[in-house]
Amino acid sequence: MASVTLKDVAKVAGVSYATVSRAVSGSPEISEETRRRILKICKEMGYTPNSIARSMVKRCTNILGLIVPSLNNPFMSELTADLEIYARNRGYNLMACNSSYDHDLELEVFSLLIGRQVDGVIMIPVGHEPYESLSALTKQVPTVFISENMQDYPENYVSVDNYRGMQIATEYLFSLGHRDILYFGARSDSKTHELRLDGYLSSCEKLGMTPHVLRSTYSRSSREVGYALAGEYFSRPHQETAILCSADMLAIGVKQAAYEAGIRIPKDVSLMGFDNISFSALPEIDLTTINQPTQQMATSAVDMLLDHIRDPEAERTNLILPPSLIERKSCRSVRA
Amino acid sequence: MASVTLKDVAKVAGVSYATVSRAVSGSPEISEETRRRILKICKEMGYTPNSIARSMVKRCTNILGLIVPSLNNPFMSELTADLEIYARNRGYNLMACNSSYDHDLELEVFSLLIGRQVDGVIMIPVGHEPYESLSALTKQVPTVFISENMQDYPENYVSVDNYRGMQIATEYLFSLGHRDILYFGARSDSKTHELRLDGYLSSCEKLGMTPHVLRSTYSRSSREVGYALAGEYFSRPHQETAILCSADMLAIGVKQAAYEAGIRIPKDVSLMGFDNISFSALPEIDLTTINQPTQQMATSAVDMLLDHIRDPEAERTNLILPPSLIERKSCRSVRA
DNA sequence: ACAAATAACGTAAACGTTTGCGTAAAACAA
DNA sequence: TTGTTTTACGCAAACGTTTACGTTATTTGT
Repeated sequence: MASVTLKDVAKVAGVSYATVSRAVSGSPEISEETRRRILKICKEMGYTPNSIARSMVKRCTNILGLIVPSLNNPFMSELTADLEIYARNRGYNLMACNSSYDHDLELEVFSLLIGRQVDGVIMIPVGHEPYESLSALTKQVPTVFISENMQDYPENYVSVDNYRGMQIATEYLFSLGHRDILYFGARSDSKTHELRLDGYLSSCEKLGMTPHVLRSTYSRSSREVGYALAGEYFSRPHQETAILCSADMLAIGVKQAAYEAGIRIPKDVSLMGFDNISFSALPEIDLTTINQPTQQMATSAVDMLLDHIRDPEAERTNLILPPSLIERKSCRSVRA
Repeated sequence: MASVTLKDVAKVAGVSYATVSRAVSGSPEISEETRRRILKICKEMGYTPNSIARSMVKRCTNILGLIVPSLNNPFMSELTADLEIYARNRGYNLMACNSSYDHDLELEVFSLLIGRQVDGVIMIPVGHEPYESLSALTKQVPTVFISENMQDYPENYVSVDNYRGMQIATEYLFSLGHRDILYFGARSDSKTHELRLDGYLSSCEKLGMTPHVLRSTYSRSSREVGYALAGEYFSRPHQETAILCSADMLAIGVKQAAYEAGIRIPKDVSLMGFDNISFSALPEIDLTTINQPTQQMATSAVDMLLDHIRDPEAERTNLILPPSLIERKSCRSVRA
């Protein structure tokens, strides 16, 4: 596994290894003739530049760290895929780490990535705890959040407009004739979910509806959480005609619980999600939801991060992308 | 962003930087007293070891490369998550790259990872092309495949027993009374899918059934592919009572097409998948399938790779894990 | 034709670690 | 005591690049 280095090539080519370096790195300080000759020798000898050594002297690794709560959630795995592909096209590799929805682990892998000398980190934060320890980390490396959780941080972030998204959802259900809408959400320690809830509440007020809110004690928006909480809900008396979930995965869990409780969707109750994961489009799920423009979020996050890396003094910019309604078959009109 | 180095710490502590190195790296050649003193100073100064520099001299990066066709497939994203978490617990970070089901890209990112000086790579190959260019790469870095595609390669691999898995599936459908089973699979240039098909064929022969095979021209086992191919199938006359798919995602696409064609599952036709992705457990999907022990595959792949890294001369070992039947509601008994 | 500018390449330092070797002091054995 | 081993540390080379600077040969300007 011993690899061939610049020196080996230089010896064969009969030049100094600085010249070889210039040949492979595309420096102008070299004649086209020798460049071609050296490049040919490189091919023959199977030379691959050692990016570790390069990182050493250039003081940048062209590696981006990614901290993501989970890859089991399709929203996040699709986002991760988009991030990786786009970053690679821009010359950066991604070092992805699962935080497993764990706050301490989140911080731990962050400093691990710093030790790895990543040029920047993209973080999808678990929630919003007192983050004094996080800001100590973000000070050490350019960071962008994909989330609205971090509004009180000086770092850039990109996100869908959660507040507006839930307004759109609420207004849509209202337009279908629903007047008793249950908001079904994850724990509120996250700004993201706070904004979604506020969007719902504001629309309720504007439209003259009484809000009904049911929230999980978990911050995790998983199918299991939705299933458990909805099972409890369905077992007790309830009069809401629609359930608005703060995440598609929650809605899918709700649907499962509804199914087992003999409640039909959308016949007995309408159901909405938020995220628009690909599975929501399945005819068996067919979930009306609010779309997050994941691809644009991914490219923008990378762009913003790279800008920040190139110019650390530049002002921070935030990007709030517009959500959109994806109308499917999980909601029915209850007009008289 | 200028970080504090060994020298900075050494200057403050009044020792040589070799001593500081020994303190932080846990060398025995140092007294407990000075170690504690230096470590305290490290904390105070916020010193983080530069792993790039360490990699430089130790000639290993503690980074593993991962090449995966797609993260949109839950089977692969769950596998990726398991790989990352387990690798990190063993002291390695993962650099994951999407090959996007593209053969050339697969090779391209492989050499990119080699340039990154990864200590090893885990690859979920797209298929099985004439891989003379791949073996040139695997010679340069320890590799393990998660797939049965690479049996003629000298590298280790870990996989579920695809052949046996499809036998189990076929026997199960037979036991329910099915005698006309359609095998619905991805393109055959992949050894994995060849083995699955062979498992089906062998069981057909053993049980005295005539095999019916329908194969996609795509190697990608996506919902879209299953949907398209099944749409075509349902639009023509057909008499099979069960459809056995080579992947859950295909089966989900088939289910969608069946739904739109007005064909009920399992009333009109039974449906089976292969993989046991988490979504198959949803009551709306409820797909009977063959389980792949992903977690064990992940840990074994990492273990095998690390063994290979520590002892490059060791003999290669392959690990074929047993599949198991997950019985759900997508198949019905057609006994008389 | 001669000075000045430029092009092409070599020299060597630097990036932040680890580690083999050397050495002085401390500990131990006799 | 003296000799030997051990402990704890410093010195300096090495890992494979990049790049500022120096130098020579060539080109350009007048």
